[in-house]
Amino acid sequence: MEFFIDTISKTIQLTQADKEVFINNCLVTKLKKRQFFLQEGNVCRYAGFVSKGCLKTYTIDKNGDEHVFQIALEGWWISDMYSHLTGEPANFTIEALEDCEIVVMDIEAREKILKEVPGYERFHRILLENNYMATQRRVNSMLSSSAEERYLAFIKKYPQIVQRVPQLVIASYLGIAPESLSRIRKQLAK
Amino acid sequence: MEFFIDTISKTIQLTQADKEVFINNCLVTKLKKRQFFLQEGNVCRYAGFVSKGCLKTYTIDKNGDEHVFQIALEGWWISDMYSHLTGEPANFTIEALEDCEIVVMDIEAREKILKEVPGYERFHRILLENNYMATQRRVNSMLSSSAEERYLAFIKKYPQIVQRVPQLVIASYLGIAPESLSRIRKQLAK
DNA sequence: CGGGCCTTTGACTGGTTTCAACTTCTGTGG
DNA sequence: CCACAGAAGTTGAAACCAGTCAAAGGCCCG
Repeated sequence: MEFFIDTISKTIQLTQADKEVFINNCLVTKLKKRQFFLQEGNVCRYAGFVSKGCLKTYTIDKNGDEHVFQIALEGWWISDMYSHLTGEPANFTIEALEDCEIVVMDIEAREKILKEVPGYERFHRILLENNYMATQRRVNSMLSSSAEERYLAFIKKYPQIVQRVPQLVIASYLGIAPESLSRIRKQLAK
Repeated sequence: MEFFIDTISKTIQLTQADKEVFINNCLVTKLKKRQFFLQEGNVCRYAGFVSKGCLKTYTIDKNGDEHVFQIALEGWWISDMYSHLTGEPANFTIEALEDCEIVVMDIEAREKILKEVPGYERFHRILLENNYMATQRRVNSMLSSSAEERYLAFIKKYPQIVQRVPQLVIASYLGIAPESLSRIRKQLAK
């Protein structure tokens, strides 16, 4: 919880009273490896802040194959935004890759926080902007770079992830078959 | 300008006074086909609302090839968000595909509007959320669908664009070589 | 030690790209 | 109104990048 509040106060100023608003409205939940934060088809009632551990957000296509949309380490936020905003069933599944601690916030909690912590609206907007721009960059790299180039850019941008997460998850995130990623790495080793 | 204000008032309520705030702070510019709204390397000082015409937003890679990030018809917004927010040079180029009319808003204008029109912050957030979710879906379709499936989804979602925009622009948007798209269409015609 | 999951490797396949030539379409100026 | 240039679309052949399938080996954890 301290890490959660510290992270927010890196972007906006928080008084002691503000901090208590968070503490009174957010819960900490724990997930074991392979447990789900959200499953496709359920409504995403919570937005979560990863305070410990690591998760993947993915969809499952008609062939039953997984496609990783996000890999979230400490400090990242997780949710199915569409489902969370509309109340419709989620398309994403969010699953723990390690044992995790997640700070969760339901919709009422967020409304309360928005009302009681003046700067939070701004925090929220900045977070959204940053996520959007990162996703723009990702589309761009998928349009303009080869599998190898995307992998190189990935390990440069997220070296911590490479250490912790199975290759097949990274391969899926990059839109590459795991066997292909293995070959790319072999090639690069030279 | 009416179309601009009408569009905004579909999402948030606007009083007559609100409308005048927009009129007093936004300008209308015209672009002829092939002219630029923004060029890579310049700072994106304006956000634009397309009130007439059609534009493409793209990057140019190290081989000089174009990669279309967005195709914007009437009612869409255009800008290089990163450049606009940070003041850094833009990565995107935005070019008119037809003669256009664009309602432009610089940063001071937006600040003023945010201050004077209470609901605008909300409008802005909703716009951002929708764009972000659309981009999420696009990443997903690139991860999970073949070229043909992506094209089919595209014509279903944006039939108006298919009518108006050269195939090679659509091909680039989908991450397909123009020759391949031509063959896919031939195949589908049967 | 056994089992599950992950990674690697090989052989084969296939969807897309690339390159080049040709056709069609469109807009402009003589 | 026709001619022409430039842009866009089509088609074929060859090359290739990456995916698929299958099998084997490595590694961690219970």
